[in-house]
Amino acid sequence: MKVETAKKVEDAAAWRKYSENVLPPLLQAALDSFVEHGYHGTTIRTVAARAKLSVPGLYHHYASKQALLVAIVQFAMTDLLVRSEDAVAEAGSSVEEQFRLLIECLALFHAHRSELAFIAASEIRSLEGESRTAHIKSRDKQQQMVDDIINQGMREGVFDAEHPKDTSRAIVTMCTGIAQWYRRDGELSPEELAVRYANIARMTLGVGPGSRRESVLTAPTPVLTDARGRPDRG
Amino acid sequence: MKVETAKKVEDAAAWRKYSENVLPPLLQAALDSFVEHGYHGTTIRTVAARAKLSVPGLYHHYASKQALLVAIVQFAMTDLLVRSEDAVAEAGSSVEEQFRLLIECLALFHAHRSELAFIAASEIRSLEGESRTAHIKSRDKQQQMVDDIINQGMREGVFDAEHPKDTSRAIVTMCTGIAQWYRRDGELSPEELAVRYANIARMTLGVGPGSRRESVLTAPTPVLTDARGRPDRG
DNA sequence: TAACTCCTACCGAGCGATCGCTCGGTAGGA
DNA sequence: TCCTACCGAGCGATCGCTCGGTAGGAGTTA
Repeated sequence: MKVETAKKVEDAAAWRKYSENVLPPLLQAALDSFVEHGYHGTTIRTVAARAKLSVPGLYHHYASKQALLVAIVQFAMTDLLVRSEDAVAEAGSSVEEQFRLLIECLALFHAHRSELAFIAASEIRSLEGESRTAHIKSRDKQQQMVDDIINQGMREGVFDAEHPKDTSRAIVTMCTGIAQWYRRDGELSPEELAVRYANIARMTLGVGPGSRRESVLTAPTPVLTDARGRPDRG
Repeated sequence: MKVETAKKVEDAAAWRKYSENVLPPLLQAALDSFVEHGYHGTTIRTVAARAKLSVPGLYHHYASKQALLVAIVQFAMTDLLVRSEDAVAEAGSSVEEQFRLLIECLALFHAHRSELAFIAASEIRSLEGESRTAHIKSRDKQQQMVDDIINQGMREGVFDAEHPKDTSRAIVTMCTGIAQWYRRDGELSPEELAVRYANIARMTLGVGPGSRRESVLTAPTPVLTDARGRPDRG
């Protein structure tokens, strides 16, 4: 019972924790190359060299260049969806809180995992066959989560928007857009940015930054963790 | 004098007018290919075939594949900047109106010229040398225009934002993001979308959709024009 | 314990296809 | 005689990918 409670508390905050080097070295090399030159602009030789492997050495691990992209994109979409569901679950039954945490989660992901999110968004057209279909489905599901919460908030009279569907898209777009410009060496930490974006998003729904502005995220909670998931600062 | 006034009135609304087929056929073929497969995913043979030209025929008009991209991107950034300046100029001295028209202009451009805007944003990394530098400079200038108006509005007490800089970036991102998802066959016309986005943007600055919601854009002003710049409907 | 058989984890060399681009033309109007 | 507007053929480079290996560790047998 005691253990279960502890576990539950830990799990509840799992969506906020981002460890570094989550990708195997070879996928990380591919990701870095894709970010720099795009999928078609990247050669298999570049990726292999970056991973300190020969070309056949690379093909021992992945069947094709396409397989590298698929693995990266699938990792990204699964990670985001799991985190999003955790965030909404943590919020309980309050739509306002569900919305706030979901937007924080979205912003947090696109700042912490900006390279991953950038490729997942920009290289959809380079995905072949059903990988592309599956990816688009995930994107739509992500958008739908925000739509649903906003619609629920509208019904409850908590939110006020002239065009909820457009507002929802605008909010999701501004969050996913973070991946395009966010730099780790910039002024804002992902956590600070996420709180600000959640507040901006709330404004579009007629809810001021108002109550509970001091989110748990701004408290001294350790957020960055090492490869084993343990805090490495804070 | 009379002529000059008429010209001035016409010019003042020029930023709202979008004619089709603004690009020479060859550049349009290149743009369509870049949108479908990306710059590196596009072969010069594909572009040539699309333009009903042989490969040497293509090279008669443009020196290289890179030159095609540069021409497209330069056209896009010049068009947007000129329109933005016209929009702000039309607004007169009211920051609130300057902001509203600038956001409408931004949204309008990214909906009407979504392919152009999409490539200009996503293929920056494929630009070589000073073309890339020049393009980034233009992007920054565009962002700066919004920053400046928001800052002015803050000083005048018209706008209220906790973090004006972040709000500004969020607004610009959500507008440029239109190019990623907008479809001409969707539910909203570019003009309807632009009005909605301007209102959403105003909300983030603590200004309700409020006054003057019926913008000139929703009035029966003809907006689409033919290749010669004349209205073709309305 | 030495020899043998697997297995994983690679690599040097290179294949066929395709890439961006060019050479040396032609056709037709001024 | 130019010039513009093209094109068939093809060059050298590079692409994604593969062939036929080797190195070394684990497990099995004599």
